[in-house]
Amino acid sequence: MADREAHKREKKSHITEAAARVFARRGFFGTVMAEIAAEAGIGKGTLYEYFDSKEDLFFSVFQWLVKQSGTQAKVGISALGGSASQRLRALSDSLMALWIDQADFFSLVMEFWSASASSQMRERFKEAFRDAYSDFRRIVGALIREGMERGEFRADVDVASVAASLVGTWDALLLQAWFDAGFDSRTTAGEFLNIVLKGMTPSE
Amino acid sequence: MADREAHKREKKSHITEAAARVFARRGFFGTVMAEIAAEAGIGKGTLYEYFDSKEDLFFSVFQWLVKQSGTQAKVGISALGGSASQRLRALSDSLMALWIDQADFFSLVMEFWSASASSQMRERFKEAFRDAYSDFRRIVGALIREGMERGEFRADVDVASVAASLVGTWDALLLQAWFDAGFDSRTTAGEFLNIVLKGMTPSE
Amino acid sequence: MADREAHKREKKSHITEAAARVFARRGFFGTVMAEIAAEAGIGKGTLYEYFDSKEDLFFSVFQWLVKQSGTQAKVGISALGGSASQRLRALSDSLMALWIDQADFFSLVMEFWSASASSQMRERFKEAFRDAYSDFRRIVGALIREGMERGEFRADVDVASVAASLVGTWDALLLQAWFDAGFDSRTTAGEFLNIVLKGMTPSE
Amino acid sequence: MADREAHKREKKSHITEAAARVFARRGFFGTVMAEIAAEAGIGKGTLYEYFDSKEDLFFSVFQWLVKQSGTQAKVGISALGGSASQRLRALSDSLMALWIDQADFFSLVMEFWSASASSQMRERFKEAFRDAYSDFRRIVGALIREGMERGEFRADVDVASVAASLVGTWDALLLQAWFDAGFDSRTTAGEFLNIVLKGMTPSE
DNA sequence: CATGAATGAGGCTTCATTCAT
DNA sequence: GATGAATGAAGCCTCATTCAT
Repeated sequence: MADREAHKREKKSHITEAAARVFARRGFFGTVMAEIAAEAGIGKGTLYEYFDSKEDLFFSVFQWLVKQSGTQAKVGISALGGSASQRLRALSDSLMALWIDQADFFSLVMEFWSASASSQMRERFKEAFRDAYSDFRRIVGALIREGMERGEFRADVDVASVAASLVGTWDALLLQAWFDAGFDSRTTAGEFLNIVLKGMTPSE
Repeated sequence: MADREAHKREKKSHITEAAARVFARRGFFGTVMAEIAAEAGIGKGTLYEYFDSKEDLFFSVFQWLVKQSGTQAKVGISALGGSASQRLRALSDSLMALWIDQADFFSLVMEFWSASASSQMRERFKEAFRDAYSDFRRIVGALIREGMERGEFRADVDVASVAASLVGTWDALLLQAWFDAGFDSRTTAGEFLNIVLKGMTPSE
Repeated sequence: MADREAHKREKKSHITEAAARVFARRGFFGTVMAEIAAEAGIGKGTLYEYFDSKEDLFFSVFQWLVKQSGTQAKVGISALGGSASQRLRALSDSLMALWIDQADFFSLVMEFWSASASSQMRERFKEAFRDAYSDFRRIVGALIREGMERGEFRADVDVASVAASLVGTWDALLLQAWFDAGFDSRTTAGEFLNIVLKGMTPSE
Repeated sequence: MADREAHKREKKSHITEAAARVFARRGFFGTVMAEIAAEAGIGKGTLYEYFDSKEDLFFSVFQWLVKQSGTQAKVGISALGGSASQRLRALSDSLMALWIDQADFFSLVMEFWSASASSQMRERFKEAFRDAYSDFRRIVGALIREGMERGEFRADVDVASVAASLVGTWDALLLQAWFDAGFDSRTTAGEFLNIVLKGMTPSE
């Protein structure tokens, strides 16, 4: 019966990943449940054994993506020791590289933004996004604070503002890359981060 | 007959603005044509005298918003003379203030992002976004370059990167404010801009 | 615009009658909206211009049948002057004749009973039935009371009980006839009514 | 192996009674097989070991209720010796009392009526109802005939008509009570029966 | 024997769009 | 030009039934 449970969980995430692919290429409203079922290799009705509704499944995809991203962010940071600056650079680089790699899934993010803007799912998504961003800002904020404590950064830096802005910049550079295939978000982020780091460096 | 034309254009923009309000509160898929007609105070069939389809109307709203924003950005810059730094600060401030004011329309932006991510309208929107961002980056880039020429900023600053990043940061801070009513995007943007400006200042 | 209204009402009752025929032969759950539309000679979607839902339409059929029956009952009574006994006999006869004639619609009655027994529509139907029966008992009761006042019937007759029972008997004989094609509900009702009338006659 | 058989029969009736409760509260179409299984404390698939289909099970519930009612009617009659009148009164009373007691199951009767009116099961149910009513009329008829033979009732009474009508009256009074919680079907039936009995009494 | 996971046919309903007035 | 009644394609979801374990 522990088996039962494990098997169920496994199948749920199998379906979630199939759904992620379909939602990514068609958007929430463009997606038809039948296509998800086909993508997952199961019957249409089976979807409803695992999820209550299309929205439920969509939210599950959202959670899956948030979790993925969170994990990746942590990996990006911890991979490299060293100064706070170095680690911020590593984080920036790995995030950009990662998302450029799986650019297909970035369209999911836009779908989620949109879901948080209208429709019934609104509150559910807004709250989840609020939490996710809050987490991410905290992580970046901790990194900056660490740098302050080490004397890498000036003491009067407004940590929260910088954290929020950096997080935002990464988001938004990926967005610009989404619109423009020629846009190099990785380099852009790197160059910009240099400026920001310089801006936080203690004078002399 | 010039009258004819003018009248038609006027009515088109009347409908577009009505549609903007409805799309903003319901999202693209949540919106039904009947509600737009009601909001515009006309008959359902009349919509099709002015627009070919729902998507067409949606795109018209998009163009309307882009135009508005562009105008506002220009106003924000030109309003204040002075140093490049001051003007960047003024731009940042006026943009944030403006969008916070009309937060309702920010949901439209998210809808447009989503439209560019999936659906048939995809290419149309992507292209338009590409152009809009490109324009905006050019404006900000020009401002920075001006600062470089005046010696306000270091000569080795990568203009394109900073321009793209700043534009992105503004976007993304508004996004975070959308999720979190308590988030102060204006102050955050201001604080962050200080760091960035400091980072661009010639050493010594 | 009065025209508009009248036209709409007319079409609504056209649909209602088409629906009555379909519900009568298929039952509520056996009926498919598409068949009603076809029977009414309109498109499937048009049904929803006039009725909110399948249940709504079903209830409309119910009201239509109740109204019909009420009208017919009144006709049955008023057609013949004469003694209370004669008028009760006339009522009995005309009711039985009528319903035997349109036996198809008796299945509708059963559907309505069933609707009042379960499902969401339950309360709506129960209340309507309560009222309809109450009305009908009142009519029959008035007839009996008239007979008492004229001295045709004994003064100690429990009017309410007899009225309710007669109404019920008619119902139930039609029911038995529904099950058994050979069952002659009209004659049965007549014979039985004789007994009842005799039972109400003053001794001596 | 006789054991086998007995065990199977027992389980069948266990399921039938569980189904009766569920059908009574949800109606035929409102009932889902899963709920019956849950009510019976068995697995969904197991239902199909004992019944071919939902309709089959529904019919089994019908037969169970008919049998129950028949048994109860017989008990009602035989319980009391005495005159035919007394025994008719006893029957009336016990029937009303019984059904008022288990008013929940009256909704089943309405479901069965409805089933006989439409759907595929139609013929099956119609026939069974025909037989059940026929039986019941026979029982009541025999009682009346007995009264005639004893000289309690007039010789020219149309036995079949009275029997059918009385049976019908009981049905229909319960029906009215179903719609109207304040309706006292027992007293009503008693009062009415008095009239009928008086109507059948030999003059002088 | 018992089970419950899997299935897919099928129905209600929505809504963009058309077109006769 | 303006209108809104009419339409039918299309999709989410339910649930009786099956069948491998």
